[in-house]
Amino acid sequence: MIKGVLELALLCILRKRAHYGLEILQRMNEESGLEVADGTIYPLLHRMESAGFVAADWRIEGDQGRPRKYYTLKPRGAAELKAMSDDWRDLRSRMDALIEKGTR
Amino acid sequence: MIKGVLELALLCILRKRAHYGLEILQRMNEESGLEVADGTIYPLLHRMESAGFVAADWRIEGDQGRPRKYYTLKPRGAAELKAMSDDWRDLRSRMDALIEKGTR
DNA sequence: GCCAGTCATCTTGTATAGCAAGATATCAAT
DNA sequence: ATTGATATCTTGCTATACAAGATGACTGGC
Repeated sequence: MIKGVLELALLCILRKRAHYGLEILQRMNEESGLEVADGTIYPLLHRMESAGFVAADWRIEGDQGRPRKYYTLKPRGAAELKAMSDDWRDLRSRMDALIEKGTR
Repeated sequence: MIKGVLELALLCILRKRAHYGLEILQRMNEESGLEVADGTIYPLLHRMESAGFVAADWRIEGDQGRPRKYYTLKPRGAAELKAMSDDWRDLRSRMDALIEKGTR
């Protein structure tokens, strides 16, 4: 609980372009405020790869001579992104109702 | 991650009046759509009690001759509710931004 | 060239949460 | 008396998040 927020954030980040591990970590911490550790992100990436949601390939990008492992969104990942977005919206409206409204 | 949604839902439910375990379970499933099992709710209640957020007392309420364990919100629980509500709103806006907006 | 520092990834161990399943107990109804 | 519904609790399993440490590769200063 709530299982899936990290996964959802990852899929969102990969939607526009490929990212490598530490880059994903930085964006999660800066944008989503999730305060993820690298000991969390790499196992997550491996799980998402095993599940067939993302694909990984080593690249040497731009000015960097150092190879980095880039992750891209696969079709199954895009479908999962849609499903998880819907789940998120559902949870969001329900939790908002619980928080904002006076409950029984 | 995201730890705290169940806790938040519980504190919200207890805000207006005392509830007993199964009642909390039913309201979570109906209203929050969280699909919680009773093997989840009782340990949760015990944790929240140990943490000093809620108090428990056995009561025979209304028409029922069967005693039920009622949980009430303690001051520390109310403070926690406020803190978790703020956290929730923060996470919500950040995740919405990630989902809705085109990200880098 | 060598060394230190940084970047980047991976692994191990620990703690905890959620859940299914089963145990227990009480009351109501037949 | 037996069944079924209500209500709580416990055990065992699995998965996840994290801290911490290990590893390797490149860069920059000397």
